[in-house]
Amino acid sequence: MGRPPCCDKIGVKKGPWTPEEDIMLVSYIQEHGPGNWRSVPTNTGLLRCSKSCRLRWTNYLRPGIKRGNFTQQEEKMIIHLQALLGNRWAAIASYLPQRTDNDVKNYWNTHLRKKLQKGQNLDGVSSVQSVPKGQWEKRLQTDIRMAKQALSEALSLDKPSCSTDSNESTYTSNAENISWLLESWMKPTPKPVTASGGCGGADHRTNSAETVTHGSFTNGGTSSSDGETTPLRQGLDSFFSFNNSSCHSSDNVSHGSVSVEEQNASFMTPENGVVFHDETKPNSGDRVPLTLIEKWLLDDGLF
DNA sequence: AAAACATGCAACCGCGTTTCA
DNA sequence: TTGAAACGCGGTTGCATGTTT
Repeated sequence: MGRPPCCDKIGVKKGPWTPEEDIMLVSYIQEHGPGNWRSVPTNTGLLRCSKSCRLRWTNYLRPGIKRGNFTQQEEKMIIHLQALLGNRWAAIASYLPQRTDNDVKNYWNTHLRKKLQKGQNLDGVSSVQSVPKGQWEKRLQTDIRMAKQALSEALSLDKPSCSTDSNESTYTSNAENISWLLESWMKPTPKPVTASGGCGGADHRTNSAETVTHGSFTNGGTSSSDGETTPLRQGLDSFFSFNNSSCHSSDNVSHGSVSVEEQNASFMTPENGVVFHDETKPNSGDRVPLTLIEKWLLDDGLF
Protein backbone atom coordinates (compact mmCIF):
# COMPACT_ATOMS: atom_id res chain seq x y z
CA MET A 1 0.00 0.00 0.00
CA GLY A 2 2.69 2.39 0.93
CA ARG A 3 2.67 5.59 2.74
CA PRO A 4 0.25 8.11 1.42
CA PRO A 5 1.66 11.46 0.57
CA CYS A 6 1.74 13.88 3.42
CA CYS A 7 -0.62 15.99 1.50
CA ASP A 8 -2.43 16.15 -1.70
CA LYS A 9 0.11 16.79 -4.35
CA ILE A 10 -2.41 18.46 -6.55
CA GLY A 11 -2.73 22.13 -5.96
CA VAL A 12 0.07 22.22 -3.52
CA LYS A 13 2.40 25.06 -4.06
CA LYS A 14 6.13 24.53 -3.96
CA GLY A 15 9.14 26.67 -4.04
CA PRO A 16 10.08 29.82 -2.23
CA TRP A 17 7.71 31.28 0.23
CA THR A 18 6.28 34.67 -0.39
CA PRO A 19 5.95 37.28 2.32
CA GLU A 20 2.22 36.94 2.16
CA GLU A 21 2.47 33.27 2.90
CA ASP A 22 4.84 33.97 5.75
CA ILE A 23 2.39 36.37 7.24
CA MET A 24 -0.43 33.92 6.95
CA LEU A 25 1.59 31.25 8.61
CA VAL A 26 2.91 33.43 11.37
CA SER A 27 -0.44 34.87 12.18
CA TYR A 28 -1.94 31.45 12.34
CA ILE A 29 0.74 30.18 14.65
CA GLN A 30 0.35 33.22 16.80
CA GLU A 31 -3.19 32.25 17.34
CA HIS A 32 -2.88 28.54 17.66
CA GLY A 33 0.70 27.89 18.44
CA PRO A 34 2.94 25.62 16.46
CA GLY A 35 1.93 22.05 16.00
CA ASN A 36 -0.85 20.18 14.36
CA TRP A 37 0.72 21.02 11.09
CA ARG A 38 -1.67 19.00 9.10
CA SER A 39 -4.43 21.39 9.83
CA VAL A 40 -2.37 24.45 9.06
CA PRO A 41 -2.86 24.50 5.31
CA THR A 42 -6.58 24.03 5.55
CA ASN A 43 -7.03 26.53 8.31
CA THR A 44 -4.85 29.17 6.79
CA GLY A 45 -5.73 28.70 3.21
CA LEU A 46 -2.11 28.23 2.39
CA LEU A 47 -1.56 26.11 -0.64
CA ARG A 48 1.33 24.39 1.02
CA CYS A 49 1.73 20.99 2.44
CA SER A 50 1.94 20.65 6.17
CA LYS A 51 5.54 19.66 5.98
CA SER A 52 6.43 22.75 4.11
CA CYS A 53 4.66 24.88 6.70
CA ARG A 54 6.49 23.22 9.52
CA LEU A 55 9.79 23.60 7.80
CA ARG A 56 9.22 27.20 7.04
CA TRP A 57 8.32 27.88 10.60
CA THR A 58 11.07 25.92 12.25
CA ASN A 59 13.81 27.12 9.98
CA TYR A 60 12.93 30.71 9.34
CA LEU A 61 9.95 32.19 11.00
CA ARG A 62 10.32 30.86 14.46
CA PRO A 63 11.49 33.34 17.05
CA GLY A 64 15.00 33.12 18.27
CA ILE A 65 16.74 32.08 15.14
CA LYS A 66 20.01 33.58 14.18
CA ARG A 67 21.14 33.26 10.63
CA GLY A 68 24.42 33.54 8.90
CA ASN A 69 27.65 34.79 10.38
CA PHE A 70 28.74 31.74 12.22
CA THR A 71 31.27 32.66 14.80
CA GLN A 72 34.56 30.92 15.18
CA GLN A 73 33.35 29.40 18.32
CA GLU A 74 30.30 28.05 16.64
CA GLU A 75 32.45 26.63 13.90
CA LYS A 76 34.56 24.82 16.39
CA MET A 77 31.56 23.55 18.19
CA ILE A 78 30.14 22.19 14.99
CA ILE A 79 33.38 20.54 14.02
CA HIS A 80 33.81 18.89 17.34
CA LEU A 81 30.24 17.85 17.62
CA GLN A 82 30.23 16.50 14.13
CA ALA A 83 33.22 14.41 14.98
CA LEU A 84 31.49 13.21 18.06
CA LEU A 85 27.98 12.74 16.83
CA GLY A 86 28.31 12.36 13.11
CA ASN A 87 25.82 13.96 10.80
CA ARG A 88 23.21 14.29 13.41
CA TRP A 89 22.47 17.84 12.66
CA ALA A 90 19.53 18.22 14.90
CA ALA A 91 21.57 17.03 17.83
CA ILE A 92 24.44 19.28 16.89
CA ALA A 93 22.16 22.22 16.43
CA SER A 94 20.75 21.67 19.85
CA TYR A 95 24.03 22.88 21.24
CA LEU A 96 23.96 25.98 19.20
CA PRO A 97 21.16 28.09 20.44
CA GLN A 98 19.46 30.00 17.68
CA ARG A 99 20.78 27.76 14.96
CA THR A 100 18.64 25.34 13.06
CA ASP A 101 19.72 21.94 11.97
CA ASN A 102 19.28 22.94 8.37
CA ASP A 103 21.52 25.90 8.89
CA VAL A 104 24.17 23.87 10.62
CA LYS A 105 23.99 21.24 7.94
CA ASN A 106 24.31 23.77 5.18
CA TYR A 107 27.17 25.48 6.90
CA TRP A 108 28.95 22.23 7.34
CA ASN A 109 28.46 21.20 3.76
CA THR A 110 29.41 24.49 2.25
CA HIS A 111 32.14 25.71 4.53
CA LEU A 112 33.46 23.46 7.19
CA ARG A 113 33.75 20.26 5.29
CA LYS A 114 35.81 21.95 2.65
CA LYS A 115 37.96 23.59 5.21
CA LEU A 116 38.64 20.34 6.90
CA GLN A 117 39.22 18.57 3.66
CA LYS A 118 41.85 21.06 2.86
CA GLY A 119 43.33 20.31 6.20
CA GLN A 120 42.88 23.89 6.99
CA ASN A 121 43.09 24.61 10.61
CA LEU A 122 40.64 26.98 11.99
CA ASP A 123 42.54 30.09 12.62
CA GLY A 124 45.20 28.51 14.62
CA VAL A 125 43.00 27.28 17.33
CA SER A 126 43.26 23.66 18.02
CA SER A 127 40.76 21.80 16.03
CA VAL A 128 40.08 18.24 15.36
CA GLN A 129 42.92 18.06 12.99
CA SER A 130 45.31 19.50 15.41
CA VAL A 131 45.14 16.51 17.61
CA PRO A 132 47.42 13.76 16.54
CA LYS A 133 45.36 11.19 14.85
CA GLY A 134 45.83 8.31 17.15
CA GLN A 135 45.26 10.44 20.11
CA TRP A 136 42.25 11.96 18.54
CA GLU A 137 40.68 8.65 17.72
CA LYS A 138 41.31 7.41 21.15
CA ARG A 139 39.79 10.44 22.57
CA LEU A 140 36.84 10.27 20.27
CA GLN A 141 36.13 6.76 21.35
CA THR A 142 36.27 7.77 24.93
CA ASP A 143 34.04 10.67 24.31
CA ILE A 144 31.56 8.61 22.44
CA ARG A 145 31.46 6.18 25.28
CA MET A 146 30.94 8.99 27.68
CA ALA A 147 28.30 10.48 25.51
CA LYS A 148 26.46 7.23 25.25
CA GLN A 149 26.58 6.82 28.93
CA ALA A 150 25.39 10.28 29.48
CA LEU A 151 22.70 9.67 26.99
CA SER A 152 21.44 6.69 28.75
CA GLU A 153 21.26 8.67 31.89
CA ALA A 154 18.96 10.83 30.07
CA LEU A 155 19.25 14.20 30.75
CA SER A 156 16.57 16.32 31.83
CA LEU A 157 18.77 18.89 33.33
CA ASP A 158 20.51 19.70 30.21
CA LYS A 159 19.52 23.26 30.04
CA PRO A 160 22.08 24.61 27.74
CA SER A 161 24.34 26.97 29.42
CA CYS A 162 24.97 29.65 26.94
CA SER A 163 27.81 28.12 25.21
CA THR A 164 27.82 30.32 22.25
CA ASP A 165 29.12 33.72 22.53
CA SER A 166 26.40 36.08 23.15
CA ASN A 167 27.82 39.18 21.78
CA GLU A 168 25.95 38.52 18.69
CA SER A 169 25.14 41.79 17.23
CA THR A 170 24.22 39.70 14.31
CA TYR A 171 21.18 38.56 15.99
CA THR A 172 19.18 40.07 13.32
CA SER A 173 17.33 37.97 11.05
CA ASN A 174 14.54 36.32 12.73
CA ALA A 175 13.52 38.98 15.07
CA GLU A 176 13.35 41.18 12.11
CA ASN A 177 11.43 38.76 10.09
CA ILE A 178 8.94 38.20 12.73
CA SER A 179 8.73 41.74 13.85
CA TRP A 180 8.16 42.88 10.41
CA LEU A 181 5.60 40.29 9.81
CA LEU A 182 3.91 41.14 13.00
CA GLU A 183 4.02 44.75 12.27
CA SER A 184 2.33 44.26 9.00
CA TRP A 185 0.02 41.76 10.38
CA MET A 186 -1.11 43.83 13.24
CA LYS A 187 -1.99 46.71 11.05
CA PRO A 188 -5.61 46.68 10.13
CA THR A 189 -4.75 46.46 6.52
CA PRO A 190 -1.41 44.90 6.14
CA LYS A 191 0.63 46.71 3.66
CA PRO A 192 0.31 44.85 0.45
CA VAL A 193 3.54 43.30 -0.34
CA THR A 194 5.17 44.47 -3.43
CA ALA A 195 5.54 40.99 -4.53
CA SER A 196 7.58 41.70 -7.54
CA GLY A 197 10.02 43.81 -5.71
CA GLY A 198 9.93 41.79 -2.61
CA CYS A 199 9.97 38.35 -3.77
CA GLY A 200 7.26 37.39 -6.07
CA GLY A 201 8.88 34.08 -6.13
CA ALA A 202 11.59 35.34 -8.31
CA ASP A 203 14.25 35.50 -5.75
CA HIS A 204 13.65 33.31 -2.85
CA ARG A 205 16.58 34.78 -1.12
CA THR A 206 14.57 37.79 -0.36
CA ASN A 207 12.86 35.57 2.04
CA SER A 208 15.98 34.69 3.77
CA ALA A 209 16.58 36.46 6.91
CA GLU A 210 19.53 38.45 5.95
CA THR A 211 18.26 39.91 2.85
CA VAL A 212 14.79 39.83 3.96
CA THR A 213 15.49 43.05 5.53
CA HIS A 214 11.99 42.96 4.73
CA GLY A 215 12.79 46.30 3.56
CA SER A 216 12.27 44.84 0.25
CA PHE A 217 8.68 44.45 0.84
CA THR A 218 8.22 46.65 3.72
CA ASN A 219 7.81 50.20 4.49
CA GLY A 220 11.29 51.43 4.80
CA GLY A 221 11.68 52.04 8.44
CA THR A 222 12.31 48.54 9.61
CA SER A 223 15.20 47.83 7.46
CA SER A 224 17.57 45.61 9.26
CA SER A 225 20.76 46.60 7.73
CA ASP A 226 20.75 50.18 8.62
CA GLY A 227 20.41 49.70 12.26
CA GLU A 228 17.35 51.77 12.50
CA THR A 229 14.52 50.22 14.27
CA THR A 230 10.96 50.89 14.84
CA PRO A 231 9.78 50.82 18.38
CA LEU A 232 8.05 47.60 17.70
CA ARG A 233 11.11 46.06 16.32
CA GLN A 234 13.15 47.23 19.18
CA GLY A 235 10.75 45.69 21.51
CA LEU A 236 10.69 42.48 19.68
CA ASP A 237 14.37 42.43 19.18
CA SER A 238 15.06 42.79 22.78
CA PHE A 239 12.34 40.42 23.51
CA PHE A 240 13.40 37.78 21.11
CA SER A 241 16.98 38.13 21.91
CA PHE A 242 16.09 36.54 25.15
CA ASN A 243 18.68 33.92 25.07
CA ASN A 244 21.61 35.84 24.02
CA SER A 245 22.40 36.06 27.60
CA SER A 246 20.10 33.78 29.34
CA CYS A 247 19.62 30.95 26.98
CA HIS A 248 15.92 31.16 27.43
CA SER A 249 16.15 29.44 30.66
CA SER A 250 14.21 32.01 32.50
CA ASP A 251 11.54 32.16 29.95
CA ASN A 252 10.03 29.08 31.20
CA VAL A 253 7.40 31.13 32.76
CA SER A 254 4.11 29.54 32.44
CA HIS A 255 1.87 31.47 30.23
CA GLY A 256 -1.43 30.28 31.23
CA SER A 257 -3.08 30.42 27.92
CA VAL A 258 -0.53 28.31 26.28
CA SER A 259 -1.87 25.05 25.24
CA VAL A 260 1.25 23.57 23.86
CA GLU A 261 3.12 22.45 26.81
CA GLU A 262 6.45 20.86 26.24
CA GLN A 263 9.57 21.91 27.80
CA ASN A 264 9.94 24.76 25.50
CA ALA A 265 9.79 28.23 26.69
CA SER A 266 7.20 30.58 25.47
CA PHE A 267 7.26 34.07 24.23
CA MET A 268 4.83 36.78 24.40
CA THR A 269 5.04 39.96 22.55
CA PRO A 270 4.56 42.93 24.72
CA GLU A 271 2.13 44.46 22.36
CA ASN A 272 -0.44 41.91 21.81
CA GLY A 273 0.15 39.18 24.23
CA VAL A 274 0.60 36.75 21.50
CA VAL A 275 2.38 33.70 22.58
CA PHE A 276 5.17 32.09 20.79
CA HIS A 277 6.65 28.88 21.85
CA ASP A 278 10.30 28.64 21.70
CA GLU A 279 10.92 25.66 19.62
CA THR A 280 14.33 26.83 18.96
CA LYS A 281 15.83 23.88 20.61
CA PRO A 282 13.51 21.07 20.98
CA ASN A 283 14.79 18.85 23.64
CA SER A 284 16.32 16.21 21.61
CA GLY A 285 16.44 13.09 23.55
CA ASP A 286 19.86 12.15 22.41
CA ARG A 287 21.48 15.09 23.83
CA VAL A 288 24.68 14.86 25.67
CA PRO A 289 24.78 17.09 28.67
CA LEU A 290 26.41 20.24 27.64
CA THR A 291 28.84 20.14 30.45
CA LEU A 292 30.40 17.16 28.85
CA ILE A 293 30.92 18.99 25.64
CA GLU A 294 32.05 22.05 27.42
CA LYS A 295 34.54 20.09 29.36
CA TRP A 296 35.76 18.56 26.21
CA LEU A 297 36.06 21.83 24.47
CA LEU A 298 37.70 23.34 27.44
CA ASP A 299 40.16 20.55 27.37
CA ASP A 300 40.90 21.54 23.88
CA GLY A 301 41.36 25.06 24.88
CA LEU A 302 38.56 26.25 22.76
CA PHE A 303 37.12 28.47 25.35
C1' DA B 1 30.17 43.22 -21.24
C1' DA B 2 28.88 38.71 -21.39
C1' DA B 3 29.24 33.88 -20.85
C1' DA B 4 30.70 30.10 -18.02
C1' DC B 5 31.49 28.29 -13.82
C1' DA B 6 31.31 28.09 -8.68
C1' DT B 7 29.04 28.82 -4.46
C1' DG B 8 25.50 29.14 -0.97
C1' DC B 9 21.20 28.24 0.76
C1' DA B 10 16.11 27.54 0.84
C1' DA B 11 13.21 24.01 0.11
C1' DC B 12 11.84 19.32 -1.14
C1' DC B 13 11.89 14.27 -0.66
C1' DG B 14 11.89 9.98 1.47
C1' DC B 15 12.27 7.35 5.39
C1' DG B 16 12.50 6.38 10.39
C1' DT B 17 10.30 7.37 14.76
C1' DT B 18 6.66 8.73 17.72
C1' DT B 19 1.99 9.37 18.93
C1' DC B 20 -2.63 8.20 19.30
C1' DA B 21 -7.06 6.11 18.54
C1' DT C 1 -1.61 -4.40 20.52
C1' DT C 2 -1.70 -2.56 16.19
C1' DG C 3 -1.95 0.33 12.33
C1' DA C 4 -2.40 4.85 10.54
C1' DA C 5 -1.24 9.55 10.88
C1' DA C 6 1.82 13.03 12.22
C1' DC C 7 6.23 14.49 13.11
C1' DG C 8 11.25 14.94 12.72
C1' DC C 9 15.54 14.23 10.50
C1' DG C 10 19.19 13.85 7.04
C1' DG C 11 20.26 13.83 2.22
C1' DT C 12 19.66 16.03 -1.94
C1' DT C 13 18.20 19.29 -5.42
C1' DG C 14 17.27 23.61 -7.80
C1' DC C 15 18.13 28.12 -8.47
C1' DA C 16 19.77 32.82 -7.56
C1' DT C 17 23.89 35.15 -6.84
C1' DG C 18 28.82 35.84 -7.00
C1' DT C 19 33.21 35.19 -9.28
C1' DT C 20 36.21 34.23 -12.92
C1' DT C 21 37.53 34.14 -17.66
